[in-house]
Amino acid sequence: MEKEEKQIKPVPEPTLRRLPKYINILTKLKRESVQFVSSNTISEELGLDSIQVRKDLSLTGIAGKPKLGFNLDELLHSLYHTLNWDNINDAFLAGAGSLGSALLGYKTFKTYGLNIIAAFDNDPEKIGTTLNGIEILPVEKLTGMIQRMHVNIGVITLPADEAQTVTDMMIDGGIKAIWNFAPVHLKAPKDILIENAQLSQSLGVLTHKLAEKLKSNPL
Amino acid sequence: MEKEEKQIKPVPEPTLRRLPKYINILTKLKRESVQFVSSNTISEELGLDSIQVRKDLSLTGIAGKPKLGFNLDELLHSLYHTLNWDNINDAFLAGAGSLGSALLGYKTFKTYGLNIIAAFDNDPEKIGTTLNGIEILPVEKLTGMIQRMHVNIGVITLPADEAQTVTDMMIDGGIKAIWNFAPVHLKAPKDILIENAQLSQSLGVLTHKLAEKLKSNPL
DNA sequence: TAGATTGTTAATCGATTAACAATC
DNA sequence: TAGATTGTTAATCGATTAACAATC
Repeated sequence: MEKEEKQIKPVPEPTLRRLPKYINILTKLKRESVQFVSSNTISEELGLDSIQVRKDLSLTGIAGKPKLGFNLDELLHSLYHTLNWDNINDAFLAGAGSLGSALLGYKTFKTYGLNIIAAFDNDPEKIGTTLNGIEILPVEKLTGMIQRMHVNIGVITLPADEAQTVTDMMIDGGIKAIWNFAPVHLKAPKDILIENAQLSQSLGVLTHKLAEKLKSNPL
Repeated sequence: MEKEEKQIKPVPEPTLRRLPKYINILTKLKRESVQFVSSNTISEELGLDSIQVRKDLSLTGIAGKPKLGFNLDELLHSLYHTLNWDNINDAFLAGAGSLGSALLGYKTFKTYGLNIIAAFDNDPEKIGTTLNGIEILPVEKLTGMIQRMHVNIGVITLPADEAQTVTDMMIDGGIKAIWNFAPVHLKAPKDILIENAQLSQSLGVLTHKLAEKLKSNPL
């Protein structure tokens, strides 16, 4: 076991979900021209444990300086790199409804490594129009274009009953990863990466906890 | 320790996040007039472990029948009840941008126990208009209306730099829970429930895993 | 040097998974 | 009855937290 070869530990998913929070707060501190930041400062801002912050940060491969903390620029770079947000991944979006359109309007996605280069829909009214400079194309072209353009990420903002069909089309085209907003479980081969972003999951946690809270403390 | 008093175990958060998935698949089965369903059927449909499904379901307080499985209607009811989706919680939304507008258009939220009854914005162009029958009011009215109408849930779909101010206004009015889509950590007293629904968290998991995947298996 | 902060190793906690008894 | 499925108790696994040594 040589010291030389940097031991790469997998980054646990809970940690991955916290990294964007670190980026948020560090970006704010950067605007205030802060140069070094301690795990304690971060943990206080985010209501986390400072040990956890240190553990999370160490998983991105950065080293801090005792007594000083972490160099802000280095740290941000390390976080961006771990999330692969220092690369830009091209993506296709399927379903130009209201949520889809909202996502097409998000210019900040490029900061998050995501570049939606075209959208697909089957509504003739929408096809041919553009949103935020992104053209809306007929769904029939989806498979072929993924193939030709080697697009890796598909974003699904379709109604439940259309999501699986379009998923299959994406997979046929050779998509590698799907970001799914449709309220269904998508079936796909194991080697296709599926990340669900259903609002219902988060909402369920909220409504359940609220009910518990009101039960123990009515009014 | 009497057998009588139903022992109420807290429902772990990972379980809560799976419950909506069960509802999805069970609702589909109900449309197909299925009456009983086994934990195995559910686990196969969702790519989960059947033991986990049984454990999750038992936490909602339902009992299945050996050899038969779970009564579909009872099970759905039990799931809805655990999430408190058999009640309707009134909510105010702040920030009628594209994401906010998309949420205002979601009629299905009522199935998820959420009823957005008014929206707030500070854009004079938007104030006074309605979206999906929901009126957009000036932000100044937010605190007072939460107070008067005893609204428990606030939905925040504002830009990062406005989110904390409006959060404070909601808390002043007596809000109990906040569903936060803004890419910031909201500061609030411990007794205020905050559930974050930031897209960046989910996207970060996707982009990180995709990078790992491409590293080990380029093209 | 003393003190603050990092970073690692160990302990704890909680969720998942396994084993198996209970029941229709 | 035999077989399938539930449901509980125990084992495992992984993430969080604690303890403490290392270092500037």
